Amino acid sequence: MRYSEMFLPTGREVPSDAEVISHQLMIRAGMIRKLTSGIYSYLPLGYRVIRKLEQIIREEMDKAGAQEVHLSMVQPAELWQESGRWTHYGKELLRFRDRHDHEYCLGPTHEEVITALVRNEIKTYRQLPRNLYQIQTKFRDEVRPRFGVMRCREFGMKDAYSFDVDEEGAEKSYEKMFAAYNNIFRRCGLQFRSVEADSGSIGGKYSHEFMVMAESGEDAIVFCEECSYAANLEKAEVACPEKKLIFEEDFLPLQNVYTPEVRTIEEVSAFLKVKPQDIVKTLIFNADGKPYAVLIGGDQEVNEIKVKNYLGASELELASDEMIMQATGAPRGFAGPVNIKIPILIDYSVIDMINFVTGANQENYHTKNVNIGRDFKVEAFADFRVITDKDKCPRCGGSIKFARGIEVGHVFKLGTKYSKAMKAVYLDKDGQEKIMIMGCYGIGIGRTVAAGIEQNNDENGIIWPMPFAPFHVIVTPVNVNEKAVMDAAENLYNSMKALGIDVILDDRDERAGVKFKDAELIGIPLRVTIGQKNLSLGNVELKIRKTGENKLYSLEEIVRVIKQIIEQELNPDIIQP
RNA sequence: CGGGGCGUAGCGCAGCCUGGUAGCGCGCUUGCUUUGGGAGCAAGAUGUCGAGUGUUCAAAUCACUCCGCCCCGACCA
Repeated sequence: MRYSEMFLPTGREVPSDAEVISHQLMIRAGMIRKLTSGIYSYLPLGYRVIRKLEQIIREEMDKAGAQEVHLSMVQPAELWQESGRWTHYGKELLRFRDRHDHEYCLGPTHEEVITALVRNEIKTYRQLPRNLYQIQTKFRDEVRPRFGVMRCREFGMKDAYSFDVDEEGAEKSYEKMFAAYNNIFRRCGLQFRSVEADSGSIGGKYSHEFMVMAESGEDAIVFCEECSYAANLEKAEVACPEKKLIFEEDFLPLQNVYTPEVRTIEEVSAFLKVKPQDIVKTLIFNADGKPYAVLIGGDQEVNEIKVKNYLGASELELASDEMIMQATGAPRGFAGPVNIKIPILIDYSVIDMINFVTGANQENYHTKNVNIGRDFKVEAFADFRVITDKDKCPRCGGSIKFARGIEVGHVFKLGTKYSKAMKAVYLDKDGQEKIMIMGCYGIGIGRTVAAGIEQNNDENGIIWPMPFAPFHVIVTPVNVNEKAVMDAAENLYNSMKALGIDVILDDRDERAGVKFKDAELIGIPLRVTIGQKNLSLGNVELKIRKTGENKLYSLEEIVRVIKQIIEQELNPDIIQP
């Protein structure tokens, strides 16, 4: 490719609406342009990077035994009604009607379509297992798109779906994908971690997210320093503490105290002169319209996902003022477990507490010396809170650490959630009808590219890892008007092209500084600079973008050196599953 | 959906408070000089000032309505 012919508008100014570095650099490097909120066009340079990533993904997916398909983005409402998600998916699902007034949606994911396809075509255990994948555009009508292509509405995704005859097979399919994902992200040269995660609205029992480590990441993750445990903060388990012996003789009599306008933990703590950890928060939740009280230590946070999962609720939110009033008989800020009429869920953090303070279910009153068992009945003890840095690893008891990451991949064990609802069945050896066991596996394409930039940049721009790089090499003749220089540049360019090296020739009649700045901004890993002085001695310069290292090579050896560096960086040791 | 901010040339911004001929930097065009780290000089081109309505002799500027975009929150794979 000749730079002078390429549609590659680079920019010096940081766009005012770009917050994170990857977004700024993708715009400055001429990779993307915004069309409207959360919707982007990819320019040639950006699309080259996308295709490089897709190629790696295809190779690894194929190697793992998956087959590529291409499903429709427009999906009929009937399928979503069958799975039950037409009513449950919410506003992220963009729905519309055609001229015949039939309802459709733009696919935010493809479980319904693939299940419908497979159930019609696969009839027997002999045709299983199967793993089908596609790389395709998804549309999710995000409430608030942000960070460029990192969280946008229309985006490319690789999604794969596995179908197995039994749990054992499904487990194998999952492990294969898990290994393939490790290979993909390792080949991309990314620092990443797989973590246990919540399954969200896709459903299923169990899932892992692949997180690219980055300070700007939207997800908080927890990992153990001693064992391999790693989890999304929202999923991270908190171990049940060993129960201490509690003696009823120690229980003090209940006492209501007047606490005017004292509502929050800080206020109660200050007013009653007790530590937050001696207070128990009573939060009222609305789970699918029914109120529940959740009790938790005053210094802890409720993890709503844990509550939601425990109750099996499809919607969970903090109760409205009216619901609180109805459930507790008092306004917000004075709820407590004593004499309350709704089910009480207790977090492990409260399990050992005695004589604690709670709201009194009466405006401007709190109750002291509340005790579990004596003063109220418990529906359930469980883990309902957000893990903190004071907690230990739930698996091995080791120290835990927190980090931030960008979710670039997610693997799910779906079980029979879709195959059952949509009747994807097969006949087993005995002629018995059985439900297929499914798994699904996604990788955000654009997001992975953005994550790659988040991890690889400096004050001059992007530093592409070789596997991602839109071009491996840029040949920069310092002055295109000097014939010898330009001839040498053309020769080098042509011989590298002939060897299958992705090379771009910066044949623009620009000053050297401009070309250097652009080459660095767009992050080409290797730059060959050809100047008259060095050339007259038969030499050219090779500059490594990543290290800044700058070395002279003779015209005879330069191509071989470049070829070697590229091959080395494209094939890091891949650990096979 | 709640809170905040912004909308003026391709990009980044000033002008608005206090109404009176549309500005700056970068980029772009042409010429000359320069030529290994975002060059210098000179001459240019480019705007329904987000849209509509109103107030006024006069609106980028004031008022109202709408639209778009960004940030924080809620929500979310």
